Amino acid sequence: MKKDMTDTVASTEERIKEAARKVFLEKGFDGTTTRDIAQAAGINSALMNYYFRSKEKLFQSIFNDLCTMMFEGMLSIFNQPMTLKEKISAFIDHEFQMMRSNPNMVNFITNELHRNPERLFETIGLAKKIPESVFQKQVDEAIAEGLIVPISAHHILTMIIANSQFLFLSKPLTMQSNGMDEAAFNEFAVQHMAYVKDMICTYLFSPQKAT
Amino acid sequence: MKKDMTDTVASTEERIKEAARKVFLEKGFDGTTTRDIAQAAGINSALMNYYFRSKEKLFQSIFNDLCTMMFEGMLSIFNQPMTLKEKISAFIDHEFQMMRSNPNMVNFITNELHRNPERLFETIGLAKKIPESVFQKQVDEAIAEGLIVPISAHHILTMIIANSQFLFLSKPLTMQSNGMDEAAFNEFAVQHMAYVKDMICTYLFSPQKAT
DNA sequence: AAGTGATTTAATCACTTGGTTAAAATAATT
DNA sequence: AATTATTTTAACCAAGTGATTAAATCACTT
Repeated sequence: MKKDMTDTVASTEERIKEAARKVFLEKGFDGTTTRDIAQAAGINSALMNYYFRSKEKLFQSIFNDLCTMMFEGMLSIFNQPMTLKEKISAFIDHEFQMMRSNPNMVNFITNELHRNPERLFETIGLAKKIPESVFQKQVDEAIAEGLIVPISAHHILTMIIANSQFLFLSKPLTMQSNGMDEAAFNEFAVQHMAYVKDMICTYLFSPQKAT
Repeated sequence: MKKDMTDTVASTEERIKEAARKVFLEKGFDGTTTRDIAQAAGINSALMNYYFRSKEKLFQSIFNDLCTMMFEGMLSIFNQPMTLKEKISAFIDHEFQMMRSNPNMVNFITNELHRNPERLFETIGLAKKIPESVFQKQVDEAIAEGLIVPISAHHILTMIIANSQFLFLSKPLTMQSNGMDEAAFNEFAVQHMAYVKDMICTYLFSPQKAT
């Protein structure tokens, strides 16, 4: 039987997974050794193979969780009952918060996906639901009504994600080349996201461009 | 003495470096073994350590080259005699071309910098020249003249780079979740960069916002 | 208290890693 | 041709890699 799950101490399996997520997010798959994970979890290195059959399996499990979290976060916003403008604004805020509480997630996913694109296989279904969301329909309607510039939802999405996520991807470079500390970067980030939101909304809803 | 450098066959040192760049860009530092590089260069693995003292040294040499190329590319645009609007447009085009001819450079730099920020040490000087470029002055002037929205050059830069570079960073994800092939992605990218250029210019030079 | 199956451990395996060495092959200089 | 310097190689090393094993320990039932 499993240990008591209601205890303050999480189950061993969960403890391993948490430790592994932390290490993988920091060092990536190639940079992580099974002994790193074992040490971080405070367990014997053989235990990792007892619960998850291999480093690869453990990694995939964590990778899937992160992708699922990311995609579901997006979908939950896209399917909420809001006006298009509210939704875009909410989405930018959501992305910003997401990146703040998980600063190296994007770099992790991007890089691992670059190294091995097949890793998306198990969560690709979720990703494909995004184009079918209510958001897509709202964009098409708004274009038809002449409310916004004619542009596909895919391009809008890419713009929003690019501006929110890249800000955190380039965090190490920005901080170093501008001599920023955490606080300074944070201030810059908050300011930047305000500009981004303003820019995207201004552009999409500009009356002179929309027919 | 070195072998004949004017030969059609590059010097061994150069051949190693080329092969190493290719492998490093694809697999990253951690994912690359010295034997990978040796095989790609068609040499014995000991030869790598003969020319470059270690994997780390070889890597750093390549990493510095790439960073230098990137920063100098930016600087050359920023210091050209152009109007601000022309410059922004040219910069976006430049970034786009850069990413097209070197699709995984950004992911590489971003990721390696995340793993080990000190890697920027040798080229940080170049990066710091960007805020001192003519571009910065032009932005400040344009704001003073009420030509553009009051915004720092740093934010403008981040916007441009984010939108161009992230497009290619997310290439694997975009292609997979939308079932695109190379041609389809290319078409999407061209279209997207047109939108981005339009959006950024529209926003910055919007008359109703600029005082 | 003994038995049962799930959990955890130390020890170890086969293999890969980055790096070294000493000697052989090649080129340059005398 | 003899000598010296440079380039290349095969063989090897110590450390680290992911994974397995068999024995020990634990929680629980009887």
